[in-house]
Amino acid sequence: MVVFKEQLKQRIVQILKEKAKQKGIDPEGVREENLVVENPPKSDLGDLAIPFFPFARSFRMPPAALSALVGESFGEGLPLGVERYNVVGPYLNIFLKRPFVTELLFQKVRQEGDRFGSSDILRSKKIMLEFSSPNTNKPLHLGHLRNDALGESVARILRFSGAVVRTVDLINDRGIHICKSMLAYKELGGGRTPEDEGMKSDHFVGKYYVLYNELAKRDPEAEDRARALLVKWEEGDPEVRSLWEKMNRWAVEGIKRTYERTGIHFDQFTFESEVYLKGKEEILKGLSQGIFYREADGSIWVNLEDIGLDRKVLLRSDGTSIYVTQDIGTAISRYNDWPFDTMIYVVASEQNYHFKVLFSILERLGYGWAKNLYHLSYGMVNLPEGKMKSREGTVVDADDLLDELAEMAREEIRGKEREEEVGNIEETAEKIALGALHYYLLQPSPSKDMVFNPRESLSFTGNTGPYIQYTGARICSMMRKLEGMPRLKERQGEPKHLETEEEWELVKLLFDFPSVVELSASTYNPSLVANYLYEISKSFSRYYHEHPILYAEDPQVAASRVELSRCVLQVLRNGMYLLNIPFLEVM
RNA sequence: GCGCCCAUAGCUCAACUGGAUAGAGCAACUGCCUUCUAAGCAGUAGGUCGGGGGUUCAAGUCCCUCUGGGCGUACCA
Repeated sequence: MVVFKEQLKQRIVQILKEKAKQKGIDPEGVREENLVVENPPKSDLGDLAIPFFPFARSFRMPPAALSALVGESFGEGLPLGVERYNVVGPYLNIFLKRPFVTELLFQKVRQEGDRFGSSDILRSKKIMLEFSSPNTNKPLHLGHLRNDALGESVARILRFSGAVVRTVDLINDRGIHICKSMLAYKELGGGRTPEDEGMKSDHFVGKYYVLYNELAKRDPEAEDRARALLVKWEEGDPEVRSLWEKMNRWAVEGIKRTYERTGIHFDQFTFESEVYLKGKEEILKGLSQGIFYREADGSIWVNLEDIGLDRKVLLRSDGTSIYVTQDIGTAISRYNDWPFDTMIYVVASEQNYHFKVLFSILERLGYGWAKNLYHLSYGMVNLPEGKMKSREGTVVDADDLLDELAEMAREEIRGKEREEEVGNIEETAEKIALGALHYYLLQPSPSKDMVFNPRESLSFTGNTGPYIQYTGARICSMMRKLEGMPRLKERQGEPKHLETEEEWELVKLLFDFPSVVELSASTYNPSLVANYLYEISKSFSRYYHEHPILYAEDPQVAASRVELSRCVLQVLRNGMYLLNIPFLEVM
């Protein structure tokens, strides 16, 4: 639709300027940015609409009179694709040439195929995207799943829009939390391995984290022993290091298996243990330049009160670095390693303040690229009873959740007696589970907190991932039937045979796909694509129900409807890929 | 205390970034499987967009204020 909107805008602006001149008003007062082209609330009003309120004042006339005035001249040279128009009150409503627009859509989709919806708005932009960033003391949970879903989807959307994207996972493999798991394992593990217990290795490590918390409850000195382990780790104690390496390997292996299962991909893994010392030097440099200051106890601080933030410690009095210090170091070495145009951190909203501080410090240190850092903040995933708390055991484990969903999907397939058609039930159920999960996580706006209700949230009906998958599967099923109808299959579809309102609604929607992707790329917001795919699916389902496609009486109509269905199929495929929702040929 | 964010149907979420009568799903009720997959379609019911004020031709959307919630404000990460 963008093409038509642009042409329409220009034409209207041109007319407005002419009219202004005639009325002795400064034509420069007609600003193009004041002109909006919108979609009318009801399609019988038109396909596009222009409200004239914004110009009423400078023309000193009521908006309805102005729209009428513009309407007088508009007919003298209709812009591309416009069939007719009418003036309704303050609005100029536009009706497009349906066959023309439809033909354009058919051509574009045929030509671009898997690339339909892509663009080059971010051509050659180097974008680094950090997400997931798990700790190695326990397996991934639902919060990570939202992070991963967002990160992966944003990466795909950015690439689809022409960017060169590097996804990075910064694995937090160092610190007191790991030492806690290590301590419990040392004292209670008896040298057992994940294989011994038949456990996924990250769950095995997580078990000892839970055991530590139980231990710490009855043994107040456990904390001290964990801290002692950290000191030994810092000193490089060989025994502690080898235990640390072993448990980290288990944790990371397990976490990577979950990534594989959920279709999450990283170009680069960074381990905090390898980079955590890097920030220190920068702080000392900043100190000598007078950007930071030293307290009497030797700790080093930055004062950000002038920009409405607080004072912040950067190096402890014992000289060790803290969280933000490490992030300063990693940001700098990342930029040196791969000079990006934009760096996006996908991190939960609880760290909004942290990133404000981080970015300000980097700016203060004189790094010009600091203004290209962006915190993609997303809301928390809460349970109906409140926040997930690992101590209270209310954390929803990622693997368990997926297992549960896959089991639900299997039951669904069995319940519908579709085992034979589906064939590989395991694989299909897994894909349905992923579709349900990713759609569920991506459909709400990223910035908003969301509530996860284990019983109700992940159904497979209504506004869900499986509904979208189902729409795709039904079209695929039609296409398979088409294979057995050679005479229909040979026939070319023609836009002029698509005469129903439902078809026109679909054409318009499909035509919007590229601009939806563009908007989601520029706002880092996959939910736009998710909600769009739902719209498409809903629209198609209604159409499919109302009108026979393969069995339309007139074979020319049938062929045209097949062509339209193919476009829907393509957009579903492309959009689902962007959301990391598996496409299913059959379900 | 201070800072940031949020509040839309019983529940979970939308609303083209200020535009025409605020939309979906779930839950409830009613229809539709001898034609392309009923994980579907159609319908009924459900709203003073948290309250109040303001800006504007126009406010769920912007500003102020109050109420209620979340997060942060650590020499934790």
